Amino acid sequence: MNLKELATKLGLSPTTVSRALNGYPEVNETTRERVVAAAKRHNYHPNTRAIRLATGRAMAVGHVIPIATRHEIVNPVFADFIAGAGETYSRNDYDMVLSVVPDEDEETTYRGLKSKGNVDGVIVHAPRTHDPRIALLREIGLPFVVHGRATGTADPYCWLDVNNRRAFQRATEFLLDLSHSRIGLVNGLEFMDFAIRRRTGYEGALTARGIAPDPALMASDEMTEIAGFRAATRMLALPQPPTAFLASSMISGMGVRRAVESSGLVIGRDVSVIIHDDDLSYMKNGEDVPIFTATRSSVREAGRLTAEMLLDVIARPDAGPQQRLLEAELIIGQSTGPAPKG
Amino acid sequence: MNLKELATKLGLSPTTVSRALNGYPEVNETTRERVVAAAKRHNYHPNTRAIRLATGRAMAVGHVIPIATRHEIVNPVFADFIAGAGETYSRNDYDMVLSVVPDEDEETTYRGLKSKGNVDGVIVHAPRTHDPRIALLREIGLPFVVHGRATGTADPYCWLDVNNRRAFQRATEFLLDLSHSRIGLVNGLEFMDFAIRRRTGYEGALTARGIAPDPALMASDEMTEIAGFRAATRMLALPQPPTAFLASSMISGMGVRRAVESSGLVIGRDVSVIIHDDDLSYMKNGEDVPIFTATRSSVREAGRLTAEMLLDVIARPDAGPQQRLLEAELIIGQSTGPAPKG
DNA sequence: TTGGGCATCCAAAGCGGTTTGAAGCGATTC
DNA sequence: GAATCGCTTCAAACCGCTTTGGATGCCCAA
Repeated sequence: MNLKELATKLGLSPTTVSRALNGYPEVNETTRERVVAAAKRHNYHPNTRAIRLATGRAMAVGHVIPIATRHEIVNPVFADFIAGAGETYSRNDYDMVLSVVPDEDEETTYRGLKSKGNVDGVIVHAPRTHDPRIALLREIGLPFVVHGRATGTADPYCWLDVNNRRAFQRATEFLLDLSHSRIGLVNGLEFMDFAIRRRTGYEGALTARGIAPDPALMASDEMTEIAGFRAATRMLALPQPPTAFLASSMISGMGVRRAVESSGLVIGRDVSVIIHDDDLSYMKNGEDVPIFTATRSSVREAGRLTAEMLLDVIARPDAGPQQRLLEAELIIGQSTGPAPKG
Repeated sequence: MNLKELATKLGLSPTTVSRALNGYPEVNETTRERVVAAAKRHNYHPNTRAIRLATGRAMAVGHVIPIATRHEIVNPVFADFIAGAGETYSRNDYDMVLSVVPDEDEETTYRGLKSKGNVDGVIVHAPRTHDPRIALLREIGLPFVVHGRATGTADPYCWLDVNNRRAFQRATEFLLDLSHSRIGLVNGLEFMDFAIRRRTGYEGALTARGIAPDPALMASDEMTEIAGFRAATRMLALPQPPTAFLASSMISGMGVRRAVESSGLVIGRDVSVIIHDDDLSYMKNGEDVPIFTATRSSVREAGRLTAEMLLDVIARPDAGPQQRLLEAELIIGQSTGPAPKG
């Protein structure tokens, strides 16, 4: 059942039927009702491919996911972000197309997406400092929103980010207030922009209290359980081990916890741990009661909002770049306590 | 730059240019070279939207992801599967479109995908027993492949699955051979088909050795760290606690490990643990040396193969339903050992 | 009576490709 | 010399929708 058939059945022209269904004013209200009823009765759904060609819009948004080296993107945080963005897209009748490509094909993919007209815009994931994708997308004229920020990019661009610096600064201050002075930072890989900002926040809080950041207490690695475990184990073996940790994710935090516990120490008493909690829907921090003290910011909500921003940019291309900074909450759990005496 | 412009520039008809670029035989080889060169020179890429309308094919595959109750789908296993499938799609110039929809809209989504012509086929994730999606997709005539199987479906359909029953049977036998007789099963939710098959394998191995499965040693819950922890903690508190565990995922296994360790027991000596390892790219089981003994089967590879099967089904709709059963490897790690005496 | 304005509706021209049916043309065959 | 054939190429239809630029009929003011 297509438009022409439906029009014939109604004794109307395709034009009128199309207009009736799309809510244009120049059609009699009685006629419109007749058309709408017939469309429902015959289960008519306009062909997306034809709409796309006729309107010149793809009604789709792209997410390009590089694999190989930066496989970090295949992680639960990403999945939750996608879920959030996807909710926004379905609500707006947009398709979400995912391109999984080898790192070296990334530029080609973006250019292809634009010139072949597969999508109306893209979301840029996991920005690094001086991320070349931003200039590229601007050059080829493909609307985009960055999830995160890319330090070192001159011109303004659209982004939505969590205030990672502030979050880690507050978390550090919270520990300092509990009299911890040796605080380990188990950070993500520091070519990622957010990881740098987190370290900045951490260092800023320390120096503001007159404590010089100790390189031995800072680790930067993938945000996996094993990496968290190793970093924490290493730090706990120091002559002056930390009494508290900042972990960059729930998973890292689980590694830290394992390290602490297998040193025979008790979390929240001997060693405090604060994690950054992306509020993943499949891996909640505690169920009713928070277990980890955490800086919390829902990555799923970030996905929803980033997608909304992109759709807005697509709809109003001349409105100028938008930016939005979300604040993380500090959730007090059971993994922190006053620094042990001595 | 579109086809007509390119044709004009070459002094040829659009027909010939189209054929030259698509490798049709009825075009002079010299002409073809000229066309191909010009296309590259002018950076011509045929408009996907036009191709789709003209050919009647969407050149896209759908993945429908229900949220809300069955949020289990937003998990790292899913992300890795998607990554694998995505590799196949990009290699074949297909788009992967993800639809994230509330559970109750799932049927509507499938029907819409079909009638609006957004995709040429779909992959069905996380099948349950008597999964209604299979009948639905057959009814509406949308090609599909199921990742997993749905017990209770009468007619044959396309699927690709891991031999979960056999995997858990072998793992159980391995523990039995190590003289364990009380083995805890920390299973996923048992409305999921694979979870049932795993329990069947586990129970089968036990009864084959004359051991009656003990309901107190079987748990079924979400495959999270906390659920694994709770299940294992509960079982370890039994009058006759298990000396070994089977965990249905790496994450559950981490919960089991935490439970074991916080009971003051040592993994691999006091308590053995075997996990099912989906070989996630972001969360490897050990780096060089396996840590957990595991039944391993790469879900990413499953994604690749399932996608290939679907593309084949789309290309040859009359070839009849395909099925493929992958075997899991048994990886011997450091988390298993002989049952303690006594 | 005339004509402007308004409310409705429609024919036809796109959108940018693919594909069908036919035509041009030199070479081969009878 | 005419008919046939294979190799190339092309004009035009088509995919299913949107959108432009009328047309039609009716009402009302002049």
